[in-house]
Amino acid sequence: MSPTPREKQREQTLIEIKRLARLQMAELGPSGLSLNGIARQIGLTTPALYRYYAGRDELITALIVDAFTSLAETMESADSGVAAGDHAGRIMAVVLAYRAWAMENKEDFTLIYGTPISGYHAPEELTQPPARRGFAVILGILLEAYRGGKLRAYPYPSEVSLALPGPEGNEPESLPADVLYIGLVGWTRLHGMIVLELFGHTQTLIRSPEVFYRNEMEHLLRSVGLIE
Amino acid sequence: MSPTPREKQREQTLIEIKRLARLQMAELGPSGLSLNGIARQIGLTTPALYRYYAGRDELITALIVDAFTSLAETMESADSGVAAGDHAGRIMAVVLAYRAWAMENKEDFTLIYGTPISGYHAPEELTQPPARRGFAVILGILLEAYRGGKLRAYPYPSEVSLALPGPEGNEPESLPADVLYIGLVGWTRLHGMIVLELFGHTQTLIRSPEVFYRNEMEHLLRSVGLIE
DNA sequence: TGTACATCAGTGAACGCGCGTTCACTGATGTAC
DNA sequence: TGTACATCAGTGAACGCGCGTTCACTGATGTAC
Repeated sequence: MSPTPREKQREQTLIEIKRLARLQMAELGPSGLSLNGIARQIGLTTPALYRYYAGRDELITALIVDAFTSLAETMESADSGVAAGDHAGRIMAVVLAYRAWAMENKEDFTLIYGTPISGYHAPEELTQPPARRGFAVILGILLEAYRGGKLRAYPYPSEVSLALPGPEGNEPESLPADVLYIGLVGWTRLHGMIVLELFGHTQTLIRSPEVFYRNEMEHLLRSVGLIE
Repeated sequence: MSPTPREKQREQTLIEIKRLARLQMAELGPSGLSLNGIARQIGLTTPALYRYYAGRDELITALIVDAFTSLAETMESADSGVAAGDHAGRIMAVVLAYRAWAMENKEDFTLIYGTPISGYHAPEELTQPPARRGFAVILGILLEAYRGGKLRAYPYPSEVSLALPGPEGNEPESLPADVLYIGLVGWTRLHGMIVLELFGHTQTLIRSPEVFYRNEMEHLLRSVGLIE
């Protein structure tokens, strides 16, 4: 049952392929990802990669899953570093970790949240769960605050129709709409700041993007009663 | 001084090239833009396009300038349709037009705000002015409200360092930091919602994105005293 | 108004490069007896 | 422990396709006299 040398080697090559794929994305962007390029760098012929992935699309899927997972783990780890009762502190830690991850893993962030790669369609059953996992961290904290009566409702009209994710996802089961709404508001806000910064649209306007980001997030926490 | 037939023809071909380029982007994404593809569709050989653009990059730049200009004009026209004194109404009209433009011109929006095209670097002296022009619409309205004493300051720490664009841009001269800050907050918020929606990340969660969007924008206007 | 010359849109061939995927194969590693 | 066979990572050649850019050229349109 212990892994044979061949199995170990295979495992290592799989990791090496993804490592070089990420490296290539960093240089040429996600659309610059090519099997030929990876093979060249790894010192194999291109057809050899077909022993590891059925094709380019399967490799992209693997990279996307890895990226979402890495982001989610970063968020979870940031959350676990703050006292459980300090909801505002936990959320701040998580969203700051989110931003830091995006800045440090530009390619990965671009891969999952940038322009979709044309000709590639992600298989949702594989990418959805790790994608939701990160969001679930924030929803989980909000839910705890909500149950403790510490979350002030954010106003929204009854016409807003949200899809409440069932317990089959990573989200806590039976999520109140108020909690999901606040989660979505926070997510769209942080996403806007990060994307504009990452793609260079605000660099001439905002000289201290992290302070700006932090203030926006604190503002939101204040408006739902988690600060002050 | 009147245009010769040849000049008219040239003008039409220039327009036709950009039209087909946009069509191609709609199908294959911005990275799928190719001179060969355009030439094929227009019924010319590829080298013929060099009579019109010095190369692929110059064409991309032209498309980017067109996109920013089209967005700015849409915003300006939305603004002019509301009574000048109704600052909240004007801003709502402008941001709703912004979102509608993004949804109706997905390719153009992706081109200017999506993942930067690898290997291409936009000449800022050409793209910056039309990019700022749209933002200036919102800043202009905010400035009027500010001068009329109707804009409540949005709280932010003194450490935030904003670059106040000088009068050489399209921005109104000597913009108060409070106005710019609110403008930036609004921009990052609307951008987050639009990007997430456009790239399909919220479609399973938010079933009525426009209502959500409108509510977020109204919430902001309320928090700076322009509504209620 | 008619002719001579200049302009310039567009061609066709070529260059050198990239890509993903298939296929029959070699040869080393692993397994069963 | 040694041999016979099965597995499977990796090769090399080929297929058919894409791309941007250059160059010498043709032939129609426009201009000067």
